Amino acid sequence: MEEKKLPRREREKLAQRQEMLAAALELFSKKGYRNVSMHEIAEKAEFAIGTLYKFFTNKEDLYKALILEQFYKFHQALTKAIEEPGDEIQRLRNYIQAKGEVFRANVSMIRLYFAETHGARYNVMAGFDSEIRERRSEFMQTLASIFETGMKRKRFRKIADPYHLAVTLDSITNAFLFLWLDEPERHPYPEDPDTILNILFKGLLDQ
Amino acid sequence: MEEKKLPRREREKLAQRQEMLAAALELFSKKGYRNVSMHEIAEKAEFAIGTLYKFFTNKEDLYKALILEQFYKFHQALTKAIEEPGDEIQRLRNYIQAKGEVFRANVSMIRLYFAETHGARYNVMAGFDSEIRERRSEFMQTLASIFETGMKRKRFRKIADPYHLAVTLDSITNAFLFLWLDEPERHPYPEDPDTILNILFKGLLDQ
Amino acid sequence: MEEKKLPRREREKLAQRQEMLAAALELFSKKGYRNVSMHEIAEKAEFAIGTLYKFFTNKEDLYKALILEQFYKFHQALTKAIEEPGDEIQRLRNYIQAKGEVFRANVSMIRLYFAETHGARYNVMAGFDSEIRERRSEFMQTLASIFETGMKRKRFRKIADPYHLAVTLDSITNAFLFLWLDEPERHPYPEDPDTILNILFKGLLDQ
Amino acid sequence: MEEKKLPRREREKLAQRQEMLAAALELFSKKGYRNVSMHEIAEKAEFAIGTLYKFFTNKEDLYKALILEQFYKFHQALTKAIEEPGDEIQRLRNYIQAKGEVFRANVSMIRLYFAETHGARYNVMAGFDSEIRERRSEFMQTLASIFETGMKRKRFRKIADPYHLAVTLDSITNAFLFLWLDEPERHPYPEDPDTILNILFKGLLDQ
DNA sequence: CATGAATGAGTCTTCATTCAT
DNA sequence: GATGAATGAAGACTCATTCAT
Repeated sequence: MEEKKLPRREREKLAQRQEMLAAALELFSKKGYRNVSMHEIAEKAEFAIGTLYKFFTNKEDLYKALILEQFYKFHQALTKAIEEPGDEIQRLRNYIQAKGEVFRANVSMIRLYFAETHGARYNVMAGFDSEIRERRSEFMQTLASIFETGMKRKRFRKIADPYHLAVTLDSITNAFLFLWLDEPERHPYPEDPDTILNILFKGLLDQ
Repeated sequence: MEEKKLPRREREKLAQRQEMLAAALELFSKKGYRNVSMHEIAEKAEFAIGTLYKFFTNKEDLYKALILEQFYKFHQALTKAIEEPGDEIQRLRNYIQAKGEVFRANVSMIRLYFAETHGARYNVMAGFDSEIRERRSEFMQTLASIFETGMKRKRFRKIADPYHLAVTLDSITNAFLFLWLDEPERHPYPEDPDTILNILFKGLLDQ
Repeated sequence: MEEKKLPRREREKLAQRQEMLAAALELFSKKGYRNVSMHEIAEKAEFAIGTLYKFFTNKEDLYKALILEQFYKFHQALTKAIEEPGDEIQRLRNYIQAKGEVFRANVSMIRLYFAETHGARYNVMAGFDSEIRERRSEFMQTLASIFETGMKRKRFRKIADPYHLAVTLDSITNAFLFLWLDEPERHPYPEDPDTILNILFKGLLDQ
Repeated sequence: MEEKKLPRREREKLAQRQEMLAAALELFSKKGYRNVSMHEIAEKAEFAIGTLYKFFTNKEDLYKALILEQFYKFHQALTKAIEEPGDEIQRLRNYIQAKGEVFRANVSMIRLYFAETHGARYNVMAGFDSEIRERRSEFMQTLASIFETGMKRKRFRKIADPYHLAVTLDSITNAFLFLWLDEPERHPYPEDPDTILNILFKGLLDQ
């Protein structure tokens, strides 16, 4: 709705920017930062190279803008899912489902996301690296707090450190996403979040 | 003992190769595939660039050799740990411990390992990518079989698909490794494997 | 007075043109032809780039217009000084003084002037180069004629070719200007023109 | 003689470097720093662009090396000429003659020399600019000292500040060089140094 | 008529790879 | 057999110029 109020020129600019970022996202995610040339991006976005540089001062800047934007969108969605009303269990279900939805809708983002959060972060400037780390850390804290509250309310047994549980849940969902990415047919991301949650909830051993 | 049988010439060659790979490993893991030049590797290994090319036909080939070798070593060690005599629980403990040991001894390998298994696999030729995937898949199967056998023997409750459990355990240990890598002081990789295993064993909810 | 007769529209145009040239002069003289961009000039002059191109067909054209205009102004002033009534000596004094005044009032012009008359004339199109050369040559002839007349009238001794003397006087004043430009405090351009003239007048050796 | 002792490899390297510098000199002097591309230089010198970069880390470095080397050679020759045994007059003659010889043998250097000493010094890094200025200033001092000594020994009349006289002589010789450069036929650089010196020696006015 | 967004040729520079010694 | 000098394709980025609005 706010967009409607923007002057036409501005709207066009924004649309162009989005096209550039979309082209960049697809290429970066498919081939990696260093294997994509600015010309390639410009061509895919159907702009002249100079135009690309009007929007982003350099390749790094473009990459950072892309990653930061995607991360923001992504964490936004997940945080919202977590903070939905409901008890702890429901929130975890929301998280798992939201994660599936977000990534299914942004498949090409997955590889980039993991490249930046788990992989080799030597591509790009130091400053933004720490920004990502921090944002991720914040989010993990939020996730941990669910486990913590759950334990306080005696809904969860104290089987492990809440932060560890958060990291665990995050990594399990990631693993499922990866399975799906590699072999979508054989390993669909579970429709039912409990497929994942049960692993944490039930316990392999009899108590 | 096998080495003793090799003619001196051969032994020397092998040693040279190892030095090259060691230099490459350190550089690749620190700076990423594209940010390391062949000259850099040659210099670090104290060989002429031409000599490097005598051993590896091109950069890609060198990288593939490095990764494959490391993966082999790595999976070798983990498979051995898993197949140690003992019940299923003990085997899982072995796995967790071995994984910690292997990576602690090859810190620089971690980033590369994850870059290749979880992250951006766009660096290098397609062929070898699938080779890695396959080897990893095989290993995951082995891990899954432990859970499966455990279930059959009624040692484990059937809370989830064994393959999913394998993937889960793998991803949790990876997550712990990452925590340790980022902040070794704050997040040491657990001495006691049960710190990790309990998450799978105990279950958050009362049964 | 002539300006008053021009229609308003024309007067405005001329004023705009002057602003553009002024901006260009400052930038070119500070950074050199190739290190100044048309955008820079447009911005400094507070016009759109397109408008700049309405006035000057291209960068070269702008540069030529600027140089030619400045040279015209400059030679105009010097010629006037030379042709002032008075004997030969007085005229030379006028020349030296006028040169100091003109350049003091157009400091940023000096570098450009010398770049074009003595330095590297590779910046711009051939045609205009010769135009400058010719104008300069003409002026030198005028200067030479003073020495020549002076000799005919027995006011000057015939110590050298009049044209050489003209070139000499020109180059000495230039040298003083350069000294001043580099270290204004230590090497002021002489108030008294005889500081310079005496070098020509007196002779190092006893006769 | 020393060169004969250099290992062949070294000699070749030096020769290559000289070829590169020669190509660069010719191009820079004809077209100016910014109007010459590294590819152009490489091509003229008949080397691959990469080879050029093995010898000079970047364009600026190449330019600086070129200028500094030429200046060194140039000032070397002039200083030697000045310090030759003989009285002050003879030394000035030597200077004028040497200057003519040096520049006649390095015609393409003249434009560059003046571009850097008198013209627009915005091309290249600050540091080396001051180095040139200093070297020039030193030389001017040496030249001035001849006039000073001459005055002390009563050989020269004290018609002006010695430093001013040095600057004057320098600028007159430059002017003659320029005349020659523009129209070699019409304005040859004087064979007889007294053509120039007389201007300083004799004095236009009767004493 | 002014504007400034868009263009793309051209520049510097890097680095994988080859091959003569 | 080892060496490392030489190569040149490819990539990031700039800026003069055009033209639709």
